[in-house]
Amino acid sequence: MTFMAKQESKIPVQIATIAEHENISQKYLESILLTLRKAGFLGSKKGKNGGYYLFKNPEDIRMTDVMRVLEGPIALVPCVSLNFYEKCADCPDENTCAVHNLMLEVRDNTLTIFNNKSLADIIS
Amino acid sequence: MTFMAKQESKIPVQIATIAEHENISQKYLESILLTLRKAGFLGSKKGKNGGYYLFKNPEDIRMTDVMRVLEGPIALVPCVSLNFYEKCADCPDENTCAVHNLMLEVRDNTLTIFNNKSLADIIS
DNA sequence: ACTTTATCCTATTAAGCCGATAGGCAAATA
DNA sequence: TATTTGCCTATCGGCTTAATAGGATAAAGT
Repeated sequence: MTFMAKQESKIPVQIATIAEHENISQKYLESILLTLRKAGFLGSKKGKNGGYYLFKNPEDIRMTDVMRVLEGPIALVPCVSLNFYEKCADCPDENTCAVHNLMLEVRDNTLTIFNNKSLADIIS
Repeated sequence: MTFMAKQESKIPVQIATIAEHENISQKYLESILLTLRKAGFLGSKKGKNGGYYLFKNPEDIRMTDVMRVLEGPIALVPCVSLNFYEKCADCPDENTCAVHNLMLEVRDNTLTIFNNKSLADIIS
């Protein structure tokens, strides 16, 4: 995504081009780009001169959203995750769990950082 | 560790006791306690009336250190980890990597939180 | 000394996750 | 209609880690 954000124009960039510049296997990159497209970050064009392009401006893409799609939960443990919440198997009460609040604090802090960074921010 | 920190006296607590209170398999708990002892957090006593006890006062146990031992790296990616550093396979230069700095910021922030919390803090 | 109680230790299993790959399909362009 | 390029599903292999098993070792009490 940083590669596409650095492009001047919005014409599609081919998988092969990105793969070469970023030192990634073309096939693996393909699966990543597919994920990003299904998540709504990228548009694609098939056939000759096809490729991928950013849907929104880099300034409007929050790193929080990118992280969730590519890296999964931002929380360190599922029981404090907003989007991937899972109750701890044998925890009787989250409110009295000593670790829970600590993890909440870390999550909120990380979230603040990611929310305040756009794709445009990190490539500059 | 929170269980032991809550004890009034420093007499050893048996694995079976903790396992029961915390809803963990005794055998699995055993392996965790062993890890904590080898890491220098816990002392142990064998034989009748044996068990585990905290080496230091809960106020003197930083969560950073506990986390590293139990959860591994605090950094979200190895290339910004202080204690478990690993260079990204195909990254030509960390200084120009857009993600690197962002991850550094998150790591420092998380680290600050963990450094400022002791075991005593989180059980209160 | 012996028995009981408890930790110590190594090895192993089982499951889930994820990077990575393979191979064919579908659509757009010229 | 041939070529180019993304679309899609399935799968493999390695790694990690929760969890278990079984016996060795040491301390305490009698």
